[in-house]
Amino acid sequence: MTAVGPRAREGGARGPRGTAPQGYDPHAFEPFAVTVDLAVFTVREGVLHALLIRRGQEPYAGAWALPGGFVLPRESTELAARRELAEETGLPDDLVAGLHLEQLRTYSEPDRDPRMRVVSVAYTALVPDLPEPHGGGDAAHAEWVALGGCGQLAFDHAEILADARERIGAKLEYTCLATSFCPPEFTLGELQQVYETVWGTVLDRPNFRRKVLATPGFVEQVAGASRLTGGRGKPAALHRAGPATALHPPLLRPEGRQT
Amino acid sequence: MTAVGPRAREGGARGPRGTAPQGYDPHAFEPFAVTVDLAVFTVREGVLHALLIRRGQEPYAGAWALPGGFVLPRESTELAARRELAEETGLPDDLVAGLHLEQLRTYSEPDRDPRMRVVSVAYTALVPDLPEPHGGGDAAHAEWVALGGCGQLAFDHAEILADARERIGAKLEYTCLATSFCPPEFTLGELQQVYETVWGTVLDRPNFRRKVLATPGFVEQVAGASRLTGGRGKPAALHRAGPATALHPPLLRPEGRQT
DNA sequence: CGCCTTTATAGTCACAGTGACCATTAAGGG
DNA sequence: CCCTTAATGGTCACTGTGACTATAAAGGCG
Repeated sequence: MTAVGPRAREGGARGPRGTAPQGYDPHAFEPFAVTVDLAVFTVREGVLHALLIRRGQEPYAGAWALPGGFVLPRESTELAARRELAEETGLPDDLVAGLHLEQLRTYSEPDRDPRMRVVSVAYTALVPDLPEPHGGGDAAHAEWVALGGCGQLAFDHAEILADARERIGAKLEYTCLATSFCPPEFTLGELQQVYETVWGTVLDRPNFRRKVLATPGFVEQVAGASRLTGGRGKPAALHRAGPATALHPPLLRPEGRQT
Repeated sequence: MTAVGPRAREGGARGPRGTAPQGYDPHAFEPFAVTVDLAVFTVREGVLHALLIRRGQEPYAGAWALPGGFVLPRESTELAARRELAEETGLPDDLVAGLHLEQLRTYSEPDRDPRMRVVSVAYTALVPDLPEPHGGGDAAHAEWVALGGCGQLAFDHAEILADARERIGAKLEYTCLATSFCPPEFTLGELQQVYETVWGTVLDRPNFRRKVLATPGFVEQVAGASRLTGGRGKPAALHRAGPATALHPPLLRPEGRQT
């Protein structure tokens, strides 16, 4: 048994799982604020963009920040993330409602917010390229910002964004998540560009095709439909996302290929 | 813009990132308790065990629960996890200090603790098979419990434990983490048993050998050392963990092999 | 002692998946 | 009509892996 913080359970803030039989006072200990932060990505013209909000006040006034906010007393963090996304960004309601939100991780460094103790649960989401987000409301000052072109981010949001990007890249390897970046109907070339953009690599087109089509349930061809890509060339067949969610075997990044 | 909770930022609890210029009162909103929970695993006699604590009081008195506790005002969650692990379990100090703690995810359902709002950040760790943990202190009533043999767990800890196990299984596929389950020097047979136990499958021994030895930096042979396994048979060469952390290409579970 | 069992270690072989290519098809533009 | 462009279709060699066989080195036992 170590002596690290041996009295932690014996102060005024007797915890829910403490060993003492008496009750406890929820207001007796210093409060933690619990927030959510959202790293929402899209692929736009071959560049990965994140949905960011320009801060209007100190600290970090003028800097970009991730959308997010406080978790309400009766909300789960995922619900809070969805609510904040709808409130703070102009993303269409139906898109927000059906969005796949993935919990990234929780950031809890004591001084990550200079004003008070804030523990933040970060979520990641992928959306197809859309018209500008700030559709309606007053608070909708969110914009798509190209990664790398966003200067210094507020708080530890640069770290969150970097972690989110890494996670996305890894997820593309072994899940069908890439289709989330695409509109309902897309060409295989567009799907390939998602991979190339997120990974920052170039893929061989025939091999990519072969791999995607060989994975059952990844994409389904839309019968008879085709579309010209870039104005010239043979029209590409249109596909939609299939029912599969996992990729077996995985589609590994070229970098991950060292032997 | 949706109407979901549009007044969330305009109540008495003005948040750190709210748009209004005035300050805010940290005590004005209902407090959240932030805790950590630990899912610590070991492999013992071919069975996966978790380090659990028998609850002495309501709710869930008498049930097993994950070790864990409150995050202190100036602690990160990872530090809190390490401190709680040292306090609540009898694990040796040096082991706790050097342990690789991985953040699993955060559990935030409003009613996951019937007494108050508790948001809990779960961590996972792997340790080699050790003598019984409750070495010293008073609060050290932790025990290794075989998975499946622990009845109903307190709170949502069964869900956390299941998530942790799934994460561990996935991590074995593409990281060198399995050596964390082994003592400093181990045989390849012991390493293989780690995989078999966590995955619940049987692996072909020569193929497993080939794969592990072909991955540079996964294990290093201890020159000249060998040990008998189980009393009979040819003594096995001893190995120790190498400097590598990732497995390229991954060592996939037999189930993940569908094509 | 020789022979069994047991466990580790070495090697073989066929096949699936993939990277690197090359070829063909179908569109628009001069 | 021929160029370019992009999608699509196919080949080929190599790597990694699953299944399997063979050998080596220990203890147990008659």
